Amino acid sequence: MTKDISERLARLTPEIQAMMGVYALYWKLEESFGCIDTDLSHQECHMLIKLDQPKRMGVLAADMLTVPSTITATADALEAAGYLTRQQDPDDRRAWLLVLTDKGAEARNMLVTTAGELFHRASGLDDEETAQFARLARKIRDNILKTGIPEGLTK
Amino acid sequence: MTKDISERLARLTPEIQAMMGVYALYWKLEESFGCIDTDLSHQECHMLIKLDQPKRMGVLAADMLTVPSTITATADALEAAGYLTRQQDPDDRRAWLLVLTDKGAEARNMLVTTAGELFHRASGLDDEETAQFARLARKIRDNILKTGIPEGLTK
DNA sequence: CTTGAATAGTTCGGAATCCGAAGTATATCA
DNA sequence: TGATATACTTCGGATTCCGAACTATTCAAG
Repeated sequence: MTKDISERLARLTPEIQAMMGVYALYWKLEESFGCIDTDLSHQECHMLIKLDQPKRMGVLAADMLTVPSTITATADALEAAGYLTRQQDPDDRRAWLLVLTDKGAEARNMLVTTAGELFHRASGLDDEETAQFARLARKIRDNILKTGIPEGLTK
Repeated sequence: MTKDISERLARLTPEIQAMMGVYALYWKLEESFGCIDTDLSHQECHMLIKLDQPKRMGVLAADMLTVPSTITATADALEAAGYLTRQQDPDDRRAWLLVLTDKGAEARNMLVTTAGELFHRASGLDDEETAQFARLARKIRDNILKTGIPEGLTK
């Protein structure tokens, strides 16, 4: 049965095959995420992973392809749980920098490591294929962030 | 600034780079989907695209990595809007086959074509890279569908 | 310096989505 | 014949997410 699906898929355009793979991987990864860290929601995990260094909330919103109001809610939750703090940006008192606490940095390390394993298991790719996929994925992401956000916000 | 992001990303593991690319692409595609077809929700689009031929709802659920109750709601909406009909599976009277109407098939063709263009624009990949990405994506999807659904349902 | 417009983030209300548990009908097996 | 498993549905609730209106600050023009 899986073979049937695969064969039918092979008749579709490369773009659609790519999309279906992306959707399957996204859904699978989201499902896997739900199984590891009890007290963090998915968005909270995503935000932690993105916070490799202090970032302004607007930058983070652009980075996560979402709107500021969504960032606020997630940052509130992470701050309340002690994973990060808000610090005023010295360059612009309207803006806040989100800075990981020690607890936050530790959680982020765990997440990055675990997420890597999840990807490995979910994708089933070997190291060479993973590297190849990563190269293309990086290129895609660069393109999206560059051309990305449709109205305004582009800065 | 985009360059900074890209450079930091390059220091991450290939797996995380791959994940971030997948997430960015998924979010971007979802956003793009919202701009094309006014009277179809995202899930309805996904389901139409999957219905390249009549399928049982359970098969469709596995195919979309979700649970049957979610399929019911989406199928209800598509049926009410005249895109598909439910037909009893002659082999098993408990099961329903979802069959596209002419309107549904037409909508599906439009969607598949448009989605291809969306992928092309969002990813920014050329034909060769797209083919390469599609090959890996197909492999990933096969792996997920094979090992995929965690408890039961695996059949 | 003052005023007006733009920007950073917040609040709030509502829409959409999706899952899990319980229920109905049918199939399968002992 | 009866017990168990399967296919789908219904329903209730939790989560997520966006857009509009709002506050505080910055920036530009005069």
